[in-house]
Amino acid sequence: MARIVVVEDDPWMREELTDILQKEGFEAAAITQFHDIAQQIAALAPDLVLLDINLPEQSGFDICRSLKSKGIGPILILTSRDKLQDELHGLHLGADDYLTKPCHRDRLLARMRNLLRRFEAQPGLIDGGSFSLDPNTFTLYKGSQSLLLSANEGKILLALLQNRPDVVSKKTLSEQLWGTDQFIDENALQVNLTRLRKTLRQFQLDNQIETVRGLGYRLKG
Amino acid sequence: MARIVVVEDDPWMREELTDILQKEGFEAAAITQFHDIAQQIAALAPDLVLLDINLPEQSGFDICRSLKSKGIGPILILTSRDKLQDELHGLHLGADDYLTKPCHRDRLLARMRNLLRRFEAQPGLIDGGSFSLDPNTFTLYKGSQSLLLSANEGKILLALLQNRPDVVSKKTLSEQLWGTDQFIDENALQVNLTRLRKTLRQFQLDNQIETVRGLGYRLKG
DNA sequence: GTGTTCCTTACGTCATTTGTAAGTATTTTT
DNA sequence: AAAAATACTTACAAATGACGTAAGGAACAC
Repeated sequence: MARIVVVEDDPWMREELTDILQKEGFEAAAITQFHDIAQQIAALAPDLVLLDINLPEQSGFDICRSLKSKGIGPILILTSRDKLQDELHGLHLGADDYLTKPCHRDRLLARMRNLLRRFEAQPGLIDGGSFSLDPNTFTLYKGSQSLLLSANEGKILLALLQNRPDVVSKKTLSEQLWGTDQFIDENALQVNLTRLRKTLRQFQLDNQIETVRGLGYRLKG
Repeated sequence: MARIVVVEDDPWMREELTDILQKEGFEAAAITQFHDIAQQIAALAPDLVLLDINLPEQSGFDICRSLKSKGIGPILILTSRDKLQDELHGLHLGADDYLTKPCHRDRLLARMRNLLRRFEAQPGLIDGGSFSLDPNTFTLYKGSQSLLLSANEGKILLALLQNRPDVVSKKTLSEQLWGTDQFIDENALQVNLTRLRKTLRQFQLDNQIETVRGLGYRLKG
């Protein structure tokens, strides 16, 4: 079963969270020493991290960034501040979803399951016809060439590949990129699509992504 | 046979080079339009690039950087300026070796073969005992985790893995990193080793690299 | 032809990579 | 034990890449 790490300084809350998780069959571990948190988490190689933002020593934001740079799995931010600003900040630092405390058990579990599904390690390469994509590292292969896509490029291309040749809505893409469908910046998605197309062009992959006006995008083939 | 792209603005020299290459059985192509060179080269997906530094429109240095960022193969810089400064500059921008013109046919071919050997696409993952390395993308795998190493970290680890458990000399490592064993900065190698060790430690791979005083380094196991 | 939707380009900010430099630690030699 | 050689670490700065934002242009629909 999936291994979850809980980072929460309030002992009560921590206990309650690990309790809930264990009853649901997750393998739950909690961080109790609040220095070098990122390293501790990495050592546990978790499948998902529940991360509180208000921590005694480091900021949860820093930890978030640090974990992401180590390629460590989905991060679900828990925050008692219900200030929108902070949450968005968190997402931009690499968190994959967020929840404000207090939150209902089922809501938490649903979000977690959603994230776990999204981040499930995909075996092997995904075939894209004239190219392939490693869905875990976002490495693009074509013939003997290979190229590492940026995180955003990879996420978009992966979403398109998984639904090929169907249209993928902008909402879905936003979710893949920023973990939520709300507060999306239409234009940011545009720009990232332009960038992906440009990168693909450098790989002699022209006109792969088709625009479906009013709906979204789809991969040809 | 290997596909070589020649970038050289002097028509005579160009002709001579492609001639030599074809007689040796290489598939040689030459760039004759000197704008958007990097893109032209990318479109040819070469196994090796012979790149002159003195070019009419762009600087060879820029092209070099651009090609490297696209993950394009080994670059051998040809330069008529025999100023040491420039050559070193080129290597630091990602070139893999350099030669000053004029140079002897055999010398050129030897260097090319050396580079081609070094950059030969390696199939599959290299097993490192408690971890694996994708030698093409420098992705490090351990269990379900994966992490992209930086270029320097990857080159060092690859060299160590390929010679495991033998000692790899600093000279050899310098060659892997900067394409030449001369003019190495001892300390730069040190620093890169420290960085690799630190990265490995974050992956719970402690004490993998052993120092052999006066000789070099080796991987345990 | 007017408005909506989509695309592109330029810009600023932040993080990462990397060589350099300077100092510290460790081992070997004398 | 002191000195010298070798190895290690940390801090700094420059260069690069990633990415959201903003602003304007292009394509399409009606």
